[in-house]
Amino acid sequence: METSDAVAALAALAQDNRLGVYRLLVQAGPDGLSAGVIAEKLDLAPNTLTFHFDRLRAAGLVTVRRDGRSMIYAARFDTMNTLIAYLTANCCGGQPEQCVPVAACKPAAKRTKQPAS
Amino acid sequence: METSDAVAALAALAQDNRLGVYRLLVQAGPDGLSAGVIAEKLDLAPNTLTFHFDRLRAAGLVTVRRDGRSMIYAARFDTMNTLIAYLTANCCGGQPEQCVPVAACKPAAKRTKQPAS
DNA sequence: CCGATATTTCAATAATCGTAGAAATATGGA
DNA sequence: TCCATATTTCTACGATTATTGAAATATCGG
Repeated sequence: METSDAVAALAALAQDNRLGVYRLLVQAGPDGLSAGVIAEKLDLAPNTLTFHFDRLRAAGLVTVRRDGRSMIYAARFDTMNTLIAYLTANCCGGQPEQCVPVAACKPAAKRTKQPAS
Repeated sequence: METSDAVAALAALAQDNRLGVYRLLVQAGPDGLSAGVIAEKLDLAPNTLTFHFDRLRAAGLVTVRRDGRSMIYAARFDTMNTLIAYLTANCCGGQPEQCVPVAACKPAAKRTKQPAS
């Protein structure tokens, strides 16, 4: 991942409404959500939402497909995971015991403490 | 983590120079780097760098301490890990097999163990 | 104290961003 | 075809952002 790609992805997420849209799509999973459903959930004007979708899509964070009159947007998990890898690349000069690692993309419900192995 | 905190962190990282600063600090680990060293590595004017440090610090992404005439900045890994958790919260509605998880803060790809000293 | 080094503060400016309104485009159904 | 629904395009505007230059502050060594 290039620096410019990472900046684009981060900038796309660095806004209240877009971050809200993205998180909804992350939770929705590969099936995605229609623009209309998102507009209603977040109480956003359709044209404003189009503006934000464009930025998310330009950053590679979402995909879009048409379904009848609706546009269905879905999160691109590969981009998120690449971005996380970029941000934490060569963490602590390769001695990661200095910074606690976290697992991305884990479920919310089954959040039990991992026993030390 | 509140949405506004996540937006602040993402906005702080969503800029070429700041992302460069942050990644240097991630790689430097807890010891951090002085403002002067970073200014030289990234070829940035000192006052411009101060502006960017302020934003990173306001977002909770770095800490700063004085060492003589130098200011030493260091990455805050807890914030990064919290941010990643926020972005991927309840991924795929709790069925994460649909999106490949990644481990944040892992060592560089090719690393040998520290020689005992 | 003085001079040098390291960094910050302040003020000004061009560029970019988020939102809203009005109009346009695309699809589906009667 | 006509109409309703769903979303996009275009235009404009206030707000925020990154950078620069000049001056100020803090620390160290002599």
